[in-house]
Amino acid sequence: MAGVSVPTVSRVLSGTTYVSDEKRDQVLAAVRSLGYRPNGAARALVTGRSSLVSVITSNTTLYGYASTIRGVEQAARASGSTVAITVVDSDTADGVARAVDLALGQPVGGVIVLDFDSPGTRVLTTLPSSVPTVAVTSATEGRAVPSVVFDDRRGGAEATRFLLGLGHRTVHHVSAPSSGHPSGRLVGWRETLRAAGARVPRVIAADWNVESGYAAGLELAVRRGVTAVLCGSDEIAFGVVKALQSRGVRVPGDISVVGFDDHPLAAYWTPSLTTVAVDFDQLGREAVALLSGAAPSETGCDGTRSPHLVERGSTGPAPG
Amino acid sequence: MAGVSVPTVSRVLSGTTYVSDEKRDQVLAAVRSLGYRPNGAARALVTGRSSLVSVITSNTTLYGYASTIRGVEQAARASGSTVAITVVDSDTADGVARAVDLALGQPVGGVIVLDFDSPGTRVLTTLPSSVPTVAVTSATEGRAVPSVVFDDRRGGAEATRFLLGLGHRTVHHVSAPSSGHPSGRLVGWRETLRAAGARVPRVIAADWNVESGYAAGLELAVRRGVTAVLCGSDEIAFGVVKALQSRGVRVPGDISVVGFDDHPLAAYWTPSLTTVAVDFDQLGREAVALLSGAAPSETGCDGTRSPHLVERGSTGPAPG
DNA sequence: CTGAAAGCGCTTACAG
DNA sequence: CTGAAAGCGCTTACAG
Repeated sequence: MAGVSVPTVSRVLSGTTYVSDEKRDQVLAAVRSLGYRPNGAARALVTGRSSLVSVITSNTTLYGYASTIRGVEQAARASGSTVAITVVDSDTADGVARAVDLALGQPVGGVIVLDFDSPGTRVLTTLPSSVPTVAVTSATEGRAVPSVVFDDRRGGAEATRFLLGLGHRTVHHVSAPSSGHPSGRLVGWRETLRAAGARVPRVIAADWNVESGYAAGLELAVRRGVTAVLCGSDEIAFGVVKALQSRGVRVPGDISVVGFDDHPLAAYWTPSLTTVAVDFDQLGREAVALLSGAAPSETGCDGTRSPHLVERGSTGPAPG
Repeated sequence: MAGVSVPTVSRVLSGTTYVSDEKRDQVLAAVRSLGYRPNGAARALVTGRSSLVSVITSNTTLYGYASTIRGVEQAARASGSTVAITVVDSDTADGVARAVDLALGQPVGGVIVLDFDSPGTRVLTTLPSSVPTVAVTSATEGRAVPSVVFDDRRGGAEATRFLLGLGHRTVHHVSAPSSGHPSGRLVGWRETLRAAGARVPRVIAADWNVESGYAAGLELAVRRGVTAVLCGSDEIAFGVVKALQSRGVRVPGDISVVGFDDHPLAAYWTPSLTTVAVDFDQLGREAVALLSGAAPSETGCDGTRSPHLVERGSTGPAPG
């Protein structure tokens, strides 16, 4: 329709080579009137590259996961890439292999693994080294692939120090799932208690959701000597607070509660929730930058990656 | 490595034609030891089909959107498809065109548009008819593409009737964004008030987020004669409740509040939130089924798609 | 600046 | 049951 050869159309569209203004205009006119769109599969096949970035994650709706995915999407969009989502719903060898197969069944240019829990960790070991991979993780050691790291341990330590500073004799912990070994949140909490010579209470393990936080809260309500609780996520903290209140325990009058993540509803909870803020969007954006070859140090100063405490209404001085 | 021709490998892997057990085993062994994975781009190019389903949406983190996407992902995974996410961040012609370009830049087998707001609606009119498309929407009219429809109007009506039944003289409404015209939630509310001969108060328009619900709540706190409020989403309702409480208004003692969606935190709010539950996961799953050719009627009975009222603690009899 | 040729890695008739 | 051949729609040297 434009009266030119196929390669010329390719050159106009890619902008790699100069094409005479006349032919270029003809091509563009034809492209418009035909509604022509290059075939992505053919392009991926011949170039060997793909602008599809696949995110492998165990969950897409919880706050931390969803925010990170949003950050990935934003950065990918800005660079002309599309993002695919593959969910690993179990950490069995079979479930992990299925997820990897599904993700790599598409022509992907790179993979971002949300290594927030054990399925994520196992995906990392299963992925062939031939595909460019970046992990988003709080694990500071044993990383085989380029990673965007956020310092959960420091966040856990900061929150614990804050509570001890309020006069609490010790701090209890309701832990979120983690990637294999104890989470950084837990480690930072434990180290800080030990350094302060405080007793380290038994950890209550919870899932990511409110329900399991509520169950943990019921348990805490009957434990003796609980005056401060650090939770592994805000969703867990919401459940803990609600459960305590349902048992007549005042927050923060009787027990102070700190969350983790800075969920959008944290400031609107009753009482508003003191929490450790993590900039998940930023983590997602950095993961994309890393995948496109930026050196880790260029992608943002460490400051933005460090979780930091946001003090609100759910914490106060130790009672009595 | 297996000593067979390329087509034979193809046949073994696709399972379309019978291959002798001997050669099949050789091929499988070679596939395993080589870690061979078919090239998705080449496959898509030659077959003209693709197992990539693209979801176009204006948001990925708000509850309704995130849940629908999760439903899409689950159903896609079950059928061996992968899902890509493309975000439209504005409803300008340019923003919409960019999103469509991005989505169709990949070899997609089909597109699912979350037509929950005006960007979604505009995407539907921009998408070329050549690509298989399904919309998820609450709009019951003017649909040009196969759609999964949920009856927002009925949900709005049910909630309004419920509040009137509690003795409230009228019900105020804080609306969420909608796809172009008044949302079904709003229409159902208005129709029900009219049918009951109740006054129809001026609508307060809000965004999807808590902050804007909070602002609406502050406004409602100073309006006269407000005893019941229906909100366009739970996130909005959370903000409304919090704002009312911050002004010393008791919920539900002074004002009853109803949300929409049944957010996972609704039951844990203080007071727990009465809301209209929508099964978004199911909508997502049905969208995938529709895309793969199921007739709309086969994909699930209408019952599951109808929003229904969940009564909790934020509603009570009209005061006085 | 532009066209003819080759080739990316598969699948699908077509023979045998 | 299996191989040789053709072709999907592009991009990239290679000539001119």
